Amino acid sequence: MRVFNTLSGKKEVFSPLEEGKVKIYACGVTVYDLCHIGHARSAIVFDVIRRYFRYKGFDVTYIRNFTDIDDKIINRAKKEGIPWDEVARKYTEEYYRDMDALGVERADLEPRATEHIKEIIEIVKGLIEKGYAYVVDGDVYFEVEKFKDYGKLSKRSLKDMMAGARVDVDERKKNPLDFALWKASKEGEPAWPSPWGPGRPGWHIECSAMSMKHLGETFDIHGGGADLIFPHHENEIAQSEAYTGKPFVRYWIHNGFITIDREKMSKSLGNFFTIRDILKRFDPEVVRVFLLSTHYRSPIEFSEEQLLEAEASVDRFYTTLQRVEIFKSLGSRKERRSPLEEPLRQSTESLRARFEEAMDDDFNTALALGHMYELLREINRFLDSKPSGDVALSLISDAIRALRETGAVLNVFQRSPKEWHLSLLRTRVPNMTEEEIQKKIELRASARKEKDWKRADAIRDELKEKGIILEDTPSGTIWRVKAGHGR
RNA sequence: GGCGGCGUACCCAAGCGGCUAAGGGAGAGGUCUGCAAAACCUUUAUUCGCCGGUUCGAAUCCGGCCGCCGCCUCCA
Repeated sequence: MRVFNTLSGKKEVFSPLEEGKVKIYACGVTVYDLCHIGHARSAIVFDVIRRYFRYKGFDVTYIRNFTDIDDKIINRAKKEGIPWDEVARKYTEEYYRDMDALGVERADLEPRATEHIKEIIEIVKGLIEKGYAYVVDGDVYFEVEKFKDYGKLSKRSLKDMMAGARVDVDERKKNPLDFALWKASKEGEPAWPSPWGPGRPGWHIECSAMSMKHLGETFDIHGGGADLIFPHHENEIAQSEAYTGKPFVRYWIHNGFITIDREKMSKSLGNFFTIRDILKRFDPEVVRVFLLSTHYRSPIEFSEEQLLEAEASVDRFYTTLQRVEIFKSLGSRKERRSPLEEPLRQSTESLRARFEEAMDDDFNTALALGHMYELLREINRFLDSKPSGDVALSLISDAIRALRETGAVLNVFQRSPKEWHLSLLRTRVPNMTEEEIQKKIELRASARKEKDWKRADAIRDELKEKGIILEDTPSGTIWRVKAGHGR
């Protein structure tokens, strides 16, 4: 496996610290508001990375934290007039609601900053003792100039950063880039006792404390959005390595941003879409496929158009699956061999290898999906050649199994066509039930029996108006919800 | 200003020195069908922002230019 390591700036062969095991820490979210699609991207990217390591047979420990104490949470609490911990609790719940819907698996451990105050204080104490940190009025700062390698992740020297520094000049700090390990609390703010007076942890220290506690002083992979490279991850390295004297993380993985009109989606620009809103209009699987259709390090332009394309892709899978189900329901019949057996057999057999080759190369999910669509076409071609019998049945079953297994790594293509179409029906055509559609289909069937094409077509057109497509197949008429651009 | 990235067909997108430049969407034509839909087939890049260079050979490596974006402050 090759993984792009932000630290070295290139793809490296991945070899874990401990044979057969991978320890991953991904930065989660600060729970002060609903998550937007950018948060979804990060969560899904690392969800897939974790699933892929597991697929490859690694024993994976995956940790994703919650920042549950921070200025933004305190501000939000003031705004909403509720206690700060209530804000954290509420948005943690909302986070789970969104991520569960998107098929993001829970991490093995989901630690919270406030549960690790003891460990944080321990590290801060150690850093002061070792001369890397200093106390000012109850605050504790990390002294960046004491750490020789400061800037090695973001590839900047202290001098470079000073030149373009836009940081607030705080006269109490020895260097404007010194960052807070511990912040003294103001009156009425949440506070924990510490050797430096009541206060709360700085933002960066929690990740060092939690990752090292649960994964050890050196672990394999640490990740998050590319905007965390500086200062967050740079600071984590500084404080962790200064404290332990050991390398902190072996591979740093960062995902790219989501853009709107080619600009980074962010809270401050106000150009963001919440996961909640998107899921009102698109199936979660569509969002996953949309996000995985581009390499994780590239920017993705978010648009309705793009989601519709992803929807068409997902629909293509389930439409084919539906064909397969119909084929199977016709039962085992007279053996009729197809000249396309061999191409299908080969595509099926090579899918796993091609999938792994793509994923082994820095988690190329876009290429992996491309291979899956190729097999999908092979299945359709085979079905078009009108085969029947046991050989055909087993070839098709093998092909579908291969798609299901590789799909499981991306956590897509795991439902039945019926579930997919019912899900679309609920969100797209809420005023129509499956029973009503079935009734129309029966009406049309009797019209067709009498060769009353006009009446039959009128019924079909009526449903089409509402976004429901009827298809006449060998085993009767089936319905689908119009997906993609045509919808 | 410093550092980093990107520019591949109508749109999205893979491609990391050499097989016909994946795949999806959209459009056009065809096969199938009562008609459709779906599916399949054909078609839309002799060419990868532009200009040079290295090489037997470059979308892929190097240099310059143009355009876009990100980080340097909280941010996934």
